[in-house]
Amino acid sequence: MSGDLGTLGTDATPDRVVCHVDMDCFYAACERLREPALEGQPLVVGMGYESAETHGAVATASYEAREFGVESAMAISEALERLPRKVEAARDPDLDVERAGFYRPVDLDYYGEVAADVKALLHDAAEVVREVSIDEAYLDVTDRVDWDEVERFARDLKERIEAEVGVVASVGVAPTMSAAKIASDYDKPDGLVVVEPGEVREFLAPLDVAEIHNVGPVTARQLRDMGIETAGDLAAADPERVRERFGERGLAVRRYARGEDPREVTPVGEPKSLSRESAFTQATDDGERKREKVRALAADVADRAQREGALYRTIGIKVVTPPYDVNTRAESLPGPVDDPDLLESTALDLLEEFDDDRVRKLGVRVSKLDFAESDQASLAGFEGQSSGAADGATTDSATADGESSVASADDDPDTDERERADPAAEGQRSLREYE
DNA sequence: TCTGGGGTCCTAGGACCC
DNA sequence: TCTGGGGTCCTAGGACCC
Repeated sequence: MSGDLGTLGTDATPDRVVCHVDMDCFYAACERLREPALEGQPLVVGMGYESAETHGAVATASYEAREFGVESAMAISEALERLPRKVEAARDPDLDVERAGFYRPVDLDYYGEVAADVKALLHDAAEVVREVSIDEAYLDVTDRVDWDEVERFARDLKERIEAEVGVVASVGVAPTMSAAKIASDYDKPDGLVVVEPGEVREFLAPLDVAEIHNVGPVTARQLRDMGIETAGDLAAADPERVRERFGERGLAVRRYARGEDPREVTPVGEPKSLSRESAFTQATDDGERKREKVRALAADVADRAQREGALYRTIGIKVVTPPYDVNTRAESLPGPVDDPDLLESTALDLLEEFDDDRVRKLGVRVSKLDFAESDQASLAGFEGQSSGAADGATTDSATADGESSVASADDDPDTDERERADPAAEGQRSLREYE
């Protein structure tokens, strides 16, 4: 236990005061906000689910619904077996209305509005906020709050969220992000747990390894096979043994288990990829239906990229075949573009390989994004004569030399733009293959 | 009954260059 | 013609998270 209090662990990062704020059953809470009659009722919010249908998956189940065995990510069809819909139970004499619940389809636009109100409060409460997802954020309040005041601070924050927005959050406070996250989960719902610097390892030790961030079902099982069941076991495990089996990622997870986490709370940066995917109600081998879906997804992605000002250099598809085999294919372009037609045709080309396959789900994705502020709309400018497209409303010949603006890198040290400094000749040559 | 949809990061192997 | 080594980029897949 000698190194226990050390802020001088392997990573000599000084302790921070980190809050993890996690909304309880957020989608369900939002539904109750606009439909108060759902309060206290078993409520399931389904993704890929439409009213009165049975496909899709559970996005959020209220605690009342969980009592019936409904869990997150469960198929709606299975959820319905455990918890029938209220309307059907009322009609069916064999069913008990008291043992039935309400089902609602996900409405992310609305949840986003509610989340924005919460996020505004968080930004008001802390200098540094990392928004991890729609219902979750880390706050670094080191410069604002001391350890002896932090419980009061967190309680005030919870009360403000509930009073001003109407949803309930659980908050965890700890000297690191990974410990704060576990703390927020520790006493859900409506939880408030503070773990002070000297207590982290002791706090984590009895927890199941699966509760550590980045330990999923696969890693948890492999750890158990090695006789490592708790965070304490992992903390004490021989690092060499962990590295052999799990690599660097394993070592990072072991450090989390020891209460060590060098990550600093920083705002999220630009996205690395944008994607859209959609499942067929039933697997299909109909080529035209597959192509139609890919066209729609590609148009969606192109649209979003445009709105967000993202140029993309890699275009990919995802094809899920029964039973649940995930296949991905991707192709990189010579330079970053914003070109919906090229996105569509590339995605369709990649799809050809799966012409004969039954497909249950398709996706389209762009990556190697470039948020250069240029308003160049496509490579059409330096594609030169090869494009006869007449819709070049946003492109003019001046973009030919605007090519250098495409090369303006953001702060990503990995993107080497020197090759892009070459004249367009090379890009033209390779781009022809895509026509 | 056939697990949704959006992401991130890591790894491994091949192509290619020096 | 063979051998050795380093580095980068690309694609594909997998684990994980919410």
